[in-house]
Order: sequence, then C-alpha cells, then structure tokens
Amino acid sequence: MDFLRELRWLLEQVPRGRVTSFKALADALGDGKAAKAVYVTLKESKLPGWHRVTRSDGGIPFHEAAGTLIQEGIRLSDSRVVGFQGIKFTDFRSQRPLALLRREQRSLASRVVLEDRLEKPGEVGGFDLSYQGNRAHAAAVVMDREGVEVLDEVRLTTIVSFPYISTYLSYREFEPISLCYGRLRCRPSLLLVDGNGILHPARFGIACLVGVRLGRPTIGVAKSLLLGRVDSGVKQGENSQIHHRGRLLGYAYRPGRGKPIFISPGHMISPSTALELVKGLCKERVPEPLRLAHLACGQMRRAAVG
DNA sequence: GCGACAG
DNA sequence: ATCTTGTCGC
Repeated sequence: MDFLRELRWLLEQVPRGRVTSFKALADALGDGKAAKAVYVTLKESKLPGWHRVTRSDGGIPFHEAAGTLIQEGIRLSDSRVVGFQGIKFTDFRSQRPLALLRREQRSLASRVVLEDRLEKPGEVGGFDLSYQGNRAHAAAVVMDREGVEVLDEVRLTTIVSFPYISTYLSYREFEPISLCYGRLRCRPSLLLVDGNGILHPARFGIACLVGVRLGRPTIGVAKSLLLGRVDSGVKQGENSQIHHRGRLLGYAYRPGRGKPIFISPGHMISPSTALELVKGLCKERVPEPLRLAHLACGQMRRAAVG
C-alpha cells in the first residue's frame, strides 16, 4: 500500500470550509490506530489540504494553518475550530487499505508452520534497522549457533515509504530485511527478527512474514509486550508463558536482572524450541546476532550524520 | 463495550 | 525508532 497516495486521496475529499481529524483520516484508512502515523506523515510532508486536519477535539496542530483556515471561512477561538462537530468532515470514500492489510495478515497466518523444520544445526542471522526520517539503515549479522563467531555481515540503506503503525510493522520493515537477506553470502538456517512472530493480534507479526516470504525458520524477539498477559515477577534467568485467548503464543524471558524480552515463533519452529535457541544466544539481554545487528545500524546512522 | 498496542 | 547530558553502577 502507498501510504502517501492513500492519504493524498482522502485529503482531496475534504471540501473548502470543512475540516477533519487525524483520527477520522485513520479510520478512513481502515484503522484508527494509525492516527499518530497520519500526524507524523502530514507534519513531514504537507500534502494539499494538510491545513484542514485537526486534533480530535478540534484543536489546531499546526500553527501555520490558522491563517489559511480563516481565509476559508473557518472561525478559530483559542487555537480551536469553532463549531467543530458541525463542520467536521468524515464521509470519506475509501477502500480502507489498512483493513485490507489486516485481512492479508489473517490470511497469510494460515501458512505459518509451528513445528520444528530446522535443518542442520547451522548459522543464525540477526536483522535490525535504524532510522533517519524515512531513511532506513539495515544490517544483518550471521553467527554460529552459539553466537560466538561472526560469519557474515551485510549493511545497506534504503528509503521506506510506510510509516510505523503498531501491528503493521512488517509493511515498514520487511523490504529492507529482505534486501539484506538477499545479499548475504551464506544463507543462515535460522533468522532472528526484532519484533514479534505469532505474538500479534492477527497471529502474524513481522517475524512470520519474514519466515513465510523467505521460506526460512524464523523467531521474533521483542523488547516490549504487544499483547497477552505475562505472569508477574519473572525471575532472572527464567521464563514464563504468554497466553492470549487461551493459546500459548510465546514466552517472556529475563536474561539478567533487567527487563524481560518476548520470544515468539515466526515460522517453521515451535514455541519451546524458539525459547531454548534464543536462551542459548543471550550473552546480554538481546541474543548476540540481533545485538550486533543493532550496533551495526547505530554505527551506520552516526556515520551518515557526521 | 472500550482501550491498549512491536520498531 | 528518534530527540538528548550527565550520571550511577558493575
């Protein structure tokens, strides 16, 4: 989905003399959770009609918009639209593209294999990204199964067009990850991705997409909990199950004294095997291939700045 | 029924 | 994820 194009299309529908809100635009895109992404996008690229977008209470988010709004006959009082409810436009024509993406996730989720299809004990690849606006610095680090020796590494920079929206992360980060994977000299037999696998409302987080699209065993490792409930008080070095709607979706694992990480299968691996493999790779809080990929991304970004 | 929500 | 200084601790 082309996020900018969809947003441009919706903004064209707001008539002169009317306004709409970030939330209303997000709803029209198919998911109200995208309201912040709409805000960030409009803040960075002022599409035609950007000045007609307000907060949910009619507040003006961009001070520069006030003059144009008044010219269009909209009355403002204390940086808020007077009679907001009356002139608020919500009657959008839209295919609701985010709802389509959610449907796609639910459909692809049926292809996820939750049994161990791990080939020979081979290499493990970690993938991570860091950003400068819509510039994504991506890195892949391949190590041995114990996370001791680096066997291969790839770094690249690309432009991403899809914003960060919780539960749609894969539509932002899959392409850079896929590009990294394609440039590796030796293909790892197991992939680690920053984010969730089946620990996702559609049971299809980014680790699942990476696994299914690349046809490789994949595990998702997240640093904060997206959904589900964890038994409170996980002791260090130990783990506890994460259930959601009666299903075991992953584990919370506390490598040290700090916060836990959240492990879930992406593809071709069982929850328990995913947990054990990640445990074996955790020298620090995050498994080594992911930690080194994270460091590589940070270096790239700093090098691009200075 | 409503809110929360990976990077 | 990013914006950011010094500071506490192993």
